[in-house]
Amino acid sequence: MTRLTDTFAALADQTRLAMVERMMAEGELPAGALVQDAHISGPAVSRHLKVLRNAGLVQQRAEGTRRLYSVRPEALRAISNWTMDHRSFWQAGLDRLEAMLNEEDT
Amino acid sequence: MTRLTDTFAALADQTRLAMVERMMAEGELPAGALVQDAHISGPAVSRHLKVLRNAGLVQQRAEGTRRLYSVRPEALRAISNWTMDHRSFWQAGLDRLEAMLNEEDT
DNA sequence: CTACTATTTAACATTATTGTTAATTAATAG
DNA sequence: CTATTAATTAACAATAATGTTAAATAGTAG
Repeated sequence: MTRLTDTFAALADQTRLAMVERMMAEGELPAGALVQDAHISGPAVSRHLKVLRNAGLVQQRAEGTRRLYSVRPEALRAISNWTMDHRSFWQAGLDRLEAMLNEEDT
Repeated sequence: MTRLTDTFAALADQTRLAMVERMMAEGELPAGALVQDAHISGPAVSRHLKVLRNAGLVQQRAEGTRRLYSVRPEALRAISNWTMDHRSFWQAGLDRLEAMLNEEDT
Protein backbone atom coordinates (compact mmCIF):
# COMPACT_ATOMS: atom_id res chain seq x y z
CA MET A 1 0.00 0.00 0.00
CA THR A 2 1.16 3.45 -0.80
CA ARG A 3 1.34 5.81 2.10
CA LEU A 4 -0.83 8.87 1.92
CA THR A 5 2.18 11.11 2.38
CA ASP A 6 3.66 9.61 -0.78
CA THR A 7 0.48 10.41 -2.65
CA PHE A 8 0.58 13.97 -1.39
CA ALA A 9 4.27 14.26 -2.22
CA ALA A 10 3.59 13.16 -5.77
CA LEU A 11 1.04 15.94 -6.17
CA ALA A 12 3.14 18.54 -4.41
CA ASP A 13 4.66 19.68 -7.67
CA GLN A 14 3.02 21.90 -10.28
CA THR A 15 4.35 19.90 -13.20
CA ARG A 16 3.12 16.60 -11.83
CA LEU A 17 -0.22 17.98 -10.71
CA ALA A 18 -0.76 19.42 -14.18
CA MET A 19 0.15 16.09 -15.78
CA VAL A 20 -2.24 14.22 -13.54
CA GLU A 21 -5.04 16.68 -14.20
CA ARG A 22 -4.47 16.44 -17.91
CA MET A 23 -4.54 12.65 -17.81
CA MET A 24 -7.73 12.73 -15.79
CA ALA A 25 -9.31 15.03 -18.34
CA GLU A 26 -8.01 13.40 -21.51
CA GLY A 27 -7.41 9.86 -20.37
CA GLU A 28 -4.41 7.73 -21.25
CA LEU A 29 -1.57 9.69 -22.83
CA PRO A 30 1.87 8.83 -24.19
CA ALA A 31 4.88 10.30 -22.42
CA GLY A 32 5.60 12.38 -25.48
CA ALA A 33 2.28 14.19 -25.28
CA LEU A 34 3.03 15.17 -21.72
CA VAL A 35 6.42 16.53 -22.71
CA GLN A 36 4.71 18.94 -25.11
CA ASP A 37 2.81 20.77 -22.37
CA ALA A 38 5.49 20.74 -19.72
CA HIS A 39 8.12 23.39 -20.33
CA ILE A 40 10.88 21.07 -19.26
CA SER A 41 12.97 18.44 -21.00
CA GLY A 42 11.84 14.94 -21.86
CA PRO A 43 14.06 13.26 -19.31
CA ALA A 44 12.65 15.54 -16.62
CA VAL A 45 9.11 14.57 -17.56
CA SER A 46 10.15 10.95 -17.62
CA ARG A 47 11.35 11.19 -14.07
CA HIS A 48 8.23 12.97 -12.92
CA LEU A 49 6.27 10.08 -14.38
CA LYS A 50 8.45 7.70 -12.44
CA VAL A 51 7.68 9.57 -9.24
CA LEU A 52 3.97 9.39 -9.99
CA ARG A 53 4.31 5.72 -10.74
CA ASN A 54 6.21 4.94 -7.55
CA ALA A 55 3.57 6.78 -5.59
CA GLY A 56 0.93 4.65 -7.23
CA LEU A 57 -0.71 7.62 -8.88
CA VAL A 58 -0.35 6.49 -12.45
CA GLN A 59 0.05 3.27 -14.32
CA GLN A 60 2.00 2.57 -17.45
CA ARG A 61 1.18 0.54 -20.49
CA ALA A 62 3.47 -0.18 -23.41
CA GLU A 63 2.28 0.11 -26.99
CA GLY A 64 5.06 -0.32 -29.48
CA THR A 65 7.73 2.16 -28.59
CA ARG A 66 5.30 4.30 -26.69
CA ARG A 67 4.53 4.34 -23.01
CA LEU A 68 0.95 5.21 -22.28
CA TYR A 69 0.23 6.65 -18.88
CA SER A 70 -3.04 6.96 -17.05
CA VAL A 71 -4.14 7.95 -13.57
CA ARG A 72 -5.08 5.22 -11.13
CA PRO A 73 -8.49 6.06 -9.65
CA GLU A 74 -7.60 4.31 -6.39
CA ALA A 75 -5.01 6.96 -5.63
CA LEU A 76 -7.52 9.76 -5.99
CA ARG A 77 -9.99 7.80 -3.97
CA ALA A 78 -7.45 7.47 -1.17
CA ILE A 79 -7.23 11.24 -0.92
CA SER A 80 -10.96 11.61 -1.08
CA ASN A 81 -11.36 9.02 1.64
CA TRP A 82 -8.95 10.87 3.85
CA THR A 83 -10.79 14.15 3.51
CA MET A 84 -14.04 12.30 4.06
CA ASP A 85 -12.67 10.70 7.21
CA HIS A 86 -12.14 14.19 8.56
CA ARG A 87 -15.23 15.66 7.05
CA SER A 88 -16.73 16.48 10.41
CA PHE A 89 -13.81 18.77 11.03
CA TRP A 90 -13.82 20.94 7.94
CA GLN A 91 -17.45 20.75 7.04
CA ALA A 92 -19.72 23.13 8.88
CA GLY A 93 -22.84 21.22 7.97
CA LEU A 94 -23.91 18.57 5.53
CA ASP A 95 -25.65 21.14 3.37
CA ARG A 96 -22.68 22.13 1.29
CA LEU A 97 -21.68 18.62 0.30
CA GLU A 98 -25.17 17.47 -0.41
CA ALA A 99 -25.74 20.52 -2.51
CA MET A 100 -22.65 19.66 -4.53
CA LEU A 101 -23.80 16.12 -5.06
CA ASN A 102 -27.26 17.07 -6.14
CA GLU A 103 -25.94 19.78 -8.37
CA GLU A 104 -23.61 17.88 -10.62
CA ASP A 105 -25.27 14.52 -11.00
CA THR A 106 -28.56 13.05 -11.98
CA MET B 1 -4.48 32.13 -2.08
CA THR B 2 -2.38 29.15 -1.34
CA ARG B 3 -1.62 26.91 -4.23
CA LEU B 4 -2.90 23.38 -4.02
CA THR B 5 0.60 22.04 -4.54
CA ASP B 6 1.69 23.89 -1.41
CA THR B 7 -1.10 22.27 0.53
CA PHE B 8 -0.09 18.85 -0.74
CA ALA B 9 3.57 19.58 0.00
CA ALA B 10 2.69 20.47 3.56
CA LEU B 11 0.99 17.11 4.01
CA ALA B 12 3.69 15.17 2.21
CA ASP B 13 5.51 14.50 5.44
CA GLN B 14 4.59 11.94 8.09
CA THR B 15 5.40 14.24 10.98
CA ARG B 16 3.29 17.08 9.63
CA LEU B 17 0.42 14.84 8.58
CA ALA B 18 0.36 13.33 12.06
CA MET B 19 0.37 16.78 13.64
CA VAL B 20 -2.48 17.93 11.44
CA GLU B 21 -4.50 14.81 12.18
CA ARG B 22 -3.94 15.22 15.87
CA MET B 23 -5.03 18.84 15.78
CA MET B 24 -8.12 17.89 13.81
CA ALA B 25 -8.97 15.29 16.40
CA GLU B 26 -8.10 17.21 19.54
CA GLY B 27 -8.50 20.78 18.37
CA GLU B 28 -6.18 23.65 19.18
CA LEU B 29 -2.87 22.55 20.70
CA PRO B 30 0.22 24.34 21.99
CA ALA B 31 3.47 23.71 20.15
CA GLY B 32 4.80 21.91 23.20
CA ALA B 33 2.08 19.29 23.09
CA LEU B 34 3.01 18.51 19.51
CA VAL B 35 6.65 18.14 20.44
CA GLN B 36 5.70 15.38 22.89
CA ASP B 37 4.31 13.09 20.21
CA ALA B 38 6.81 13.78 17.51
CA HIS B 39 10.06 11.95 18.08
CA ILE B 40 12.08 14.92 16.96
CA SER B 41 13.43 18.04 18.64
CA GLY B 42 11.41 21.12 19.49
CA PRO B 43 13.06 23.32 16.89
CA ALA B 44 12.28 20.69 14.26
CA VAL B 45 8.62 20.69 15.24
CA SER B 46 8.65 24.45 15.26
CA ARG B 47 9.79 24.53 11.68
CA HIS B 48 7.23 21.96 10.62
CA LEU B 49 4.61 24.21 12.11
CA LYS B 50 6.04 27.07 10.11
CA VAL B 51 5.74 25.03 6.94
CA LEU B 52 2.13 24.22 7.77
CA ARG B 53 1.48 27.86 8.51
CA ASN B 54 3.04 29.11 5.29
CA ALA B 55 0.96 26.60 3.37
CA GLY B 56 -2.14 27.96 5.05
CA LEU B 57 -2.88 24.66 6.73
CA VAL B 58 -2.78 25.85 10.30
CA GLN B 59 -3.23 29.08 12.15
CA GLN B 60 -1.47 30.31 15.24
CA ARG B 61 -2.74 32.09 18.29
CA ALA B 62 -0.68 33.43 21.17
CA GLU B 63 -1.66 32.84 24.75
CA GLY B 64 0.95 34.04 27.17
CA THR B 65 4.18 32.38 26.20
CA ARG B 66 2.36 29.64 24.38
CA ARG B 67 1.55 29.37 20.73
CA LEU B 68 -1.66 27.55 20.10
CA TYR B 69 -2.05 25.93 16.72
CA SER B 70 -5.16 24.73 14.96
CA VAL B 71 -6.01 23.45 11.51
CA ARG B 72 -7.69 25.82 9.09
CA PRO B 73 -10.77 24.08 7.70
CA GLU B 74 -10.48 25.99 4.43
CA ALA B 75 -7.28 24.14 3.61
CA LEU B 76 -8.93 20.76 4.01
CA ARG B 77 -11.89 21.96 2.06
CA ALA B 78 -9.58 22.95 -0.78
CA ILE B 79 -8.35 19.38 -1.06
CA SER B 80 -11.84 18.01 -0.81
CA ASN B 81 -12.99 20.39 -3.51
CA TRP B 82 -10.21 19.26 -5.78
CA THR B 83 -11.08 15.59 -5.41
CA MET B 84 -14.72 16.48 -5.87
CA ASP B 85 -13.93 18.39 -9.03
CA HIS B 86 -12.49 15.18 -10.43
CA ARG B 87 -15.02 12.92 -8.85
CA SER B 88 -16.34 11.70 -12.16
CA PHE B 89 -12.92 10.32 -12.87
CA TRP B 90 -12.25 8.22 -9.80
CA GLN B 91 -15.77 7.38 -8.80
CA ALA B 92 -17.35 4.45 -10.53
CA GLY B 93 -20.85 5.30 -9.45
CA LEU B 94 -22.48 7.56 -6.95
CA ASP B 95 -23.38 4.60 -4.79
CA ARG B 96 -20.21 4.52 -2.78
CA LEU B 97 -20.23 8.16 -1.84
CA GLU B 98 -23.88 8.28 -1.05
CA ALA B 99 -23.50 5.20 1.09
CA MET B 100 -20.75 6.93 3.02
CA LEU B 101 -22.85 9.98 3.59
CA ASN B 102 -25.88 8.05 4.74
CA GLU B 103 -23.77 5.84 6.92
CA GLU B 104 -22.09 8.36 9.17
CA ASP B 105 -24.71 11.03 9.48
CA THR B 106 -28.38 10.88 10.06
C1' DC C 1 21.86 -4.60 -40.38
C1' DT C 2 21.00 0.62 -40.34
C1' DA C 3 18.28 4.46 -39.39
C1' DC C 4 14.63 6.69 -36.98
C1' DT C 5 11.49 7.59 -33.28
C1' DA C 6 10.05 7.23 -28.39
C1' DT C 7 11.48 7.07 -23.94
C1' DT C 8 14.39 6.08 -20.17
C1' DT C 9 18.80 5.90 -17.54
C1' DA C 10 23.33 8.03 -16.26
C1' DA C 11 26.11 11.64 -14.56
C1' DC C 12 26.31 15.91 -12.72
C1' DA C 13 25.15 20.61 -10.68
C1' DT C 14 21.94 23.34 -7.96
C1' DT C 15 18.68 24.14 -4.67
C1' DA C 16 15.37 22.46 -0.94
C1' DT C 17 14.26 19.91 3.02
C1' DT C 18 15.03 18.14 7.45
C1' DG C 19 17.35 17.25 11.59
C1' DT C 20 20.68 18.75 15.29
C1' DT C 21 22.53 21.90 18.98
C1' DA C 22 23.30 26.63 20.56
C1' DA C 23 21.56 31.13 21.03
C1' DT C 24 17.66 34.41 21.16
C1' DT C 25 13.11 36.31 22.22
C1' DA C 26 9.12 36.81 25.18
C1' DA C 27 6.03 36.26 29.10
C1' DT C 28 5.63 35.35 33.96
C1' DA C 29 7.17 34.38 38.87
C1' DG C 30 9.64 35.63 42.85
C1' DC D 1 16.23 42.54 38.19
C1' DT D 2 16.91 37.37 37.78
C1' DA D 3 15.29 32.95 36.89
C1' DT D 4 12.15 29.87 34.56
C1' DT D 5 9.31 28.20 30.92
C1' DA D 6 7.74 28.18 25.98
C1' DA D 7 8.92 28.62 21.57
C1' DT D 8 11.52 30.39 17.74
C1' DT D 9 15.61 31.64 14.95
C1' DA D 10 20.55 30.78 13.61
C1' DA D 11 24.16 28.00 11.91
C1' DC D 12 25.49 23.91 10.09
C1' DA D 13 25.52 19.06 8.13
C1' DA D 14 23.29 15.38 5.54
C1' DT D 15 19.98 13.88 2.25
C1' DA D 16 16.60 14.35 -1.27
C1' DA D 17 14.56 16.59 -5.36
C1' DT D 18 14.82 18.63 -9.82
C1' DG D 19 16.70 20.17 -14.02
C1' DT D 20 20.22 19.66 -17.79
C1' DT D 21 22.76 17.17 -21.53
C1' DA D 22 24.71 12.85 -23.22
C1' DA D 23 24.25 8.00 -23.67
C1' DA D 24 21.55 3.78 -23.70
C1' DT D 25 17.47 0.84 -24.74
C1' DA D 26 13.68 -0.75 -27.64
C1' DG D 27 10.48 -0.96 -31.23
C1' DT D 28 9.61 -0.28 -36.31
C1' DA D 29 10.79 0.56 -41.10
C1' DG D 30 13.46 -0.04 -45.11
